Amino acid sequence: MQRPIQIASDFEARYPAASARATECAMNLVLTSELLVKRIGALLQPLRLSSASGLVLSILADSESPLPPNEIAERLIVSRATVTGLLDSLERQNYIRRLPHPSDRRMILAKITDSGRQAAQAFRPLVHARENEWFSVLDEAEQEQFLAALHRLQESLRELS
Amino acid sequence: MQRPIQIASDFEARYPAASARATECAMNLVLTSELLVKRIGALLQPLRLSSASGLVLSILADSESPLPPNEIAERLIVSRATVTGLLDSLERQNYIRRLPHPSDRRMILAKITDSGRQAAQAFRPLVHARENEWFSVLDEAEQEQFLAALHRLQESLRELS
DNA sequence: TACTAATTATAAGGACCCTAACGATATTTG
DNA sequence: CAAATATCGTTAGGGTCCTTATAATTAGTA
Repeated sequence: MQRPIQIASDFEARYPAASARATECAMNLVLTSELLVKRIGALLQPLRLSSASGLVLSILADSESPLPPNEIAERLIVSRATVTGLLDSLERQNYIRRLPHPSDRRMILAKITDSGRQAAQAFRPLVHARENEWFSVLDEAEQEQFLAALHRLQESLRELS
Repeated sequence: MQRPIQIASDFEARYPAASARATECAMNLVLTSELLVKRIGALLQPLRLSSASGLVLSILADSESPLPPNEIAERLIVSRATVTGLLDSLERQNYIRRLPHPSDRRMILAKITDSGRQAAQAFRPLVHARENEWFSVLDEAEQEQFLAALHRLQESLRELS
């Protein structure tokens, strides 16, 4: 099928400022994430939702009030233009509606519909149960360490180049 | 800017088969990977390469012989159709050429050009040095643990649903 | 008040990635 | 040997995501 990514043995000789271990971490991090996203996408496929629009729907389902695209973009770390497209597809499926913002006429608010809430209630228990299964190969302490490592990497990656 | 992802406190009450920690791991894994991919993409931008086509070029630069799209798709875990598109754009930039396979006329071989090898030599030291910097927030032992966790997750994610 | 700057959502165009299907070629099977 | 099956790269169509540009509205300032 596919083995974990390995780095060539002469790697550090060729790239003196590099670390084979760091590069191996980077490639396997991305690889693992892609596997996970594909798995979640497969769970959402019966509902005609992508992993991105499923996440938007989850965010709206968890929010007590409708949210502006602005804020959704910030949470997903994608551009506002991307959120426009995601809301378009969710609106086409009647999972959300766009409402005018009461005080700022530049803005709209995305509000989940009953049908959207129903869809979220259909897939979220499945998805979260699977996540639990997948990560159960790590015990609690290992999960905490893994999470701590991810947090530190995020900080490191957010520092100005 | 953006904080690490947190899970609502009533999460496990709402989803009995779920684990807040596992879901938090999953979301932060994907988030961290996306940050990393964007960082690498920014490094490749001056060369008009995306992170995906940069990876294809690296694979071809490391291979002693030209490779069939088939095999590139397997290493990248993307479809063959995707590789066709990546090779198209690399060929447009004269970074690779398509050669007929000597024995199997269904296949082609992607061969890196001198110009492609030059491009790879331009960006790889930069990219790998940065990877080293980013991951230096973890010490050697932590990197090994992180890598081991990723390997186990990959296995777990590859098991049939 | 008028001007400028900032922020909003959206549109347009491009890259990546998928599935499904197609034609060509190889391989296996009867 | 002939026919069915499998595999190759590619194409077509759709979704996601990006950057850049645009129109509308708001906020800040002289």
